[in-house]
Amino acid sequence: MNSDFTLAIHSLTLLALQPGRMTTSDAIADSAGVHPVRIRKVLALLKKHGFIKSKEGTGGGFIFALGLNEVNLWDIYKLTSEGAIQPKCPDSNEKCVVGAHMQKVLFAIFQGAEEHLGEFLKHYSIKQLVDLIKQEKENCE
Amino acid sequence: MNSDFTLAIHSLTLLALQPGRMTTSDAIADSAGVHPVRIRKVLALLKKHGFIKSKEGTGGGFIFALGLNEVNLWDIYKLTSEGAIQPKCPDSNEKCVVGAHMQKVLFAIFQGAEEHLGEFLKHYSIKQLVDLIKQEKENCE
DNA sequence: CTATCTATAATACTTTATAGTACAGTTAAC
DNA sequence: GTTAACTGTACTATAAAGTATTATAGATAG
Repeated sequence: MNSDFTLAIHSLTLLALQPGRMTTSDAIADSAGVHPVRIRKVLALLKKHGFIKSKEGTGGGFIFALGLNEVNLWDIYKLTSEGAIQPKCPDSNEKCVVGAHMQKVLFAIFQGAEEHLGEFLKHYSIKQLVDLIKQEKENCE
Repeated sequence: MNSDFTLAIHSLTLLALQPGRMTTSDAIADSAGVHPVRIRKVLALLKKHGFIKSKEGTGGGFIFALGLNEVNLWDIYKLTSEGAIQPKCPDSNEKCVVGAHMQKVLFAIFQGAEEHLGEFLKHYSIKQLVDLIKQEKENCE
């Protein structure tokens, strides 16, 4: 899966740890190890869907718009990566029974698979991620 | 997901429809719409893991080595695409709490997610794919 | 009115996926 | 035993996708 998902989760988790105050795209980019412009694209997407708010100008930045329990991994997956588990299908030979129908059959199966995946990802909220990160940190000390 | 999965499934389904006789890589490549060399790489993988057998020389080709119910989508996913649903993680900043631990946390979650996906994919055998293809064909007539 | 931010378009670069070429090895049939 | 039809695989070339970078415009606080 592409890294936009990771960057979105990373951003949200970071914002979750800075409640009530603005965090700049530069700070997030630095933490995530990518270019600020890249993270802003991801942040723009999160903003567009109401997960975060932003403010321009001095003292501006990004901040969580919802409760930490109101956002889960499935929400973000849908936003950044929907369809990502669909196996790529080269344009196959329409004259062949298999070639003509394989794409449609696999597509239907993997739509089901993605929904199934969704049920799993829904169990992880940003709140839980924050807890897991903290737990992981403790294990390292 | 990469198209090796699709090519492998495509190949197996085609072989399933040619029981008891050899099918050449050229025929499979033609049906799948890719270069014969490419399909041979996929077929080599399937052979290595005992799903198909091959024979060189005139009249040679590939043939199913197992029962059609003994192979399912999860088997092939593991072979061609294991880890594919793991979101890519850029090397993040180790000095930041989030950066330092996000990768490990997400990796663990998506390992669980992939197992969960496996439970779903296990329900589809090559036999069932053949049936679905036939059904799809009938719907088009 | 300047420094600090977001927003976004456009371009360059890097990595990955795929196609294609070339050639060696195997086998059946003539 | 030579030829045509195959598999097997290393290597190179091309296309596509992902990512970084530059440039520039607009907003806001002090």
